[in-house]
Amino acid sequence: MTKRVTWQREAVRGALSSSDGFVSAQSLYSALRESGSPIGLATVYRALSDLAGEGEADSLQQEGESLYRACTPGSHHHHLICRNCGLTVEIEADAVEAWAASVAADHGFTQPSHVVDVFGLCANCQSLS
Amino acid sequence: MTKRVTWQREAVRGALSSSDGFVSAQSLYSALRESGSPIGLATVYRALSDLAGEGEADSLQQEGESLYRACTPGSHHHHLICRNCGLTVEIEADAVEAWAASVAADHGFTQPSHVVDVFGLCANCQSLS
DNA sequence: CTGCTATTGATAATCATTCTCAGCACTTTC
DNA sequence: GAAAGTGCTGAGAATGATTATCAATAGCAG
Ligand SMILES: [Zn+2]
Ligand SMILES: [Zn+2]
Ligand SMILES: [Zn+2]
Ligand SMILES: [Zn+2]
Repeated sequence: MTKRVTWQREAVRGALSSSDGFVSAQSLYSALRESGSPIGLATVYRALSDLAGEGEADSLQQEGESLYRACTPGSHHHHLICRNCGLTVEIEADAVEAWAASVAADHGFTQPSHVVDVFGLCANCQSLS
Repeated sequence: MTKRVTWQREAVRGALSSSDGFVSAQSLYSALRESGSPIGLATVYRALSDLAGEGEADSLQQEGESLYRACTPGSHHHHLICRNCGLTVEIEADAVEAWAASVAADHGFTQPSHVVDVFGLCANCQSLS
């Protein structure tokens, strides 16, 4: 059951880190391939899923596909995402955390979790329109 | 370009309304079929997409599929959803609306929108465990 | 009723994601 | 170092949801 360190996983981790915003498994795969890496698609999916499971990456679903991003490990936070270029800013929101927890409790729900994402057009993308 | 009223669309609207929580297009199709309706799958998808576009239904993505729910028309609100049975409660959150708008503005993002959903286990599902 | 055209639905086509499984690559054991 | 054990990889098949096709059907205006 020992976990092994392979260049494939490191390649995915590296490619993820070098991106400003959220990326899809497919586009990450294409990018790696175009940069000369012979990595396989299934491996990219596995690596991303592992990273997300270990808390080294955050993910969100958009238009039927999962997007991933290398995020500050171990910290719960949310994202402000540019709808156009994907540029992402991590945001803290203690008030929202508390609100989510209390709303669940008020209605008798336990084991609360939440999805909170803010989208918009970043300054750069606005100037291009 | 006139919109026509067909029994198919009404059937989908009705089936949606009779559900407590969010449902997938596939399960709605199955339910309709089992209740004797000869409706087609593509039509269910089209009807749901139309309802969502007209603001008569809300939708959210979960585990790679779109879920729909008949919601209070014209009102912006969020949802508290039971992870187990899908039971859904509509919730207002003016504070969160304001927070989302200001967070976007603070970082120079325009045309803000947001996704805010709270999940948990409803009282009924807790007692079954 | 008649004609126009939006709508329908069986089926094929897409697309992202997962599965299969044989071959490969580290590790550990002699 | 060679052999054995086992996690990892990847090409391609399989899956599952959603969308596109397109000929037949059925609202609806006149
Ligand atoms: Zn941008
Ligand atoms: Zn949070
Ligand atoms: Zn429940
Ligand atoms: Zn809101």
